[in-house]
Amino acid sequence: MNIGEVSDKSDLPPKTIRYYEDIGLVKPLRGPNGYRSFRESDMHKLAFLGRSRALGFTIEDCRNLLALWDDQDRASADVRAIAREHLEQIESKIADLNSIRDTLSHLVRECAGDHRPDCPILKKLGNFSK
Amino acid sequence: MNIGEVSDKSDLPPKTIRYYEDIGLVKPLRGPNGYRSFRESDMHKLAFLGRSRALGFTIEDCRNLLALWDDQDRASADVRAIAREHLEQIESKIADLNSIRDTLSHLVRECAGDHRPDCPILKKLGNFSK
DNA sequence: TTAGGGCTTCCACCTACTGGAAGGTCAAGG
DNA sequence: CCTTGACCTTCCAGTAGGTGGAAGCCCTAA
Repeated sequence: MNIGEVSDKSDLPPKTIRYYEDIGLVKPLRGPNGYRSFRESDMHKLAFLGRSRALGFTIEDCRNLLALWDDQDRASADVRAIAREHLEQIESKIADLNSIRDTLSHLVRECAGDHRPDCPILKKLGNFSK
Repeated sequence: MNIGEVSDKSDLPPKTIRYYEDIGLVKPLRGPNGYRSFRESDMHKLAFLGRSRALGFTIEDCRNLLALWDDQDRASADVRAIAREHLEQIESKIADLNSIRDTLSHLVRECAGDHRPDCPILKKLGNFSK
């Protein structure tokens, strides 16, 4: 399979696939013309990467998950540890964003949003009347 | 004021303050020794930047907000538009993260997390039994 | 044979900083 | 006067995770 076909099937841009090869996540073969030649297993890895990244795992997480995926003897606890830690980070991020959203939506509600120059949003950001 | 004092007061690292000067967000004076010399107004701008960034506004948002802050005649609607758009992005991000969290916590709950190799997390990421 | 599309590499750019090296400046203590 | 150490300066490089573009092969069909 050439990169274009893999790109279509895995729903990853060719640039990204090349990048993943650069950083050693996939190792496609090469044809005599220098083109990358992807096996089914490469395809599966790329699809795996696409799903992992969509779940917000970092590249390093993905690298570890892939290694565990390749390892028939790994304990599921290892995978679970990565996922749990990631889950905690996500929950903390959600909490941060919720707090930001509350502040921001409060400010937006308070702001008249008309032609007058008075604006509570800027007042709050400046934290003193101007 | 030297950069150290401003750093303490604004709670921004010196590196970040220099960076903000680099990209034109603040324009401190210079003393005869080449040291940056910050006025009160620079301090206020930096504090404004710190709070805006903490609310997740991008640097470009901050640049626009600062310009509006400096402009006595701006309409509050302009500020509100920036804040509203940012708010929408945050809400969309929260929705994404919530969905990711649901998927992930489901997977983590399903995973035995023991010494056995069977792992539903990897199965789901690979999307086929292996 | 030529036109097009696909493939290759390489280099630069993005956001928002951060780390570190090499060196100038300043105030206090000996 | 000299040293020490904190503080300041600039500049270069690197982070994550790609993306955009240029220059140049390769392959197929008309």
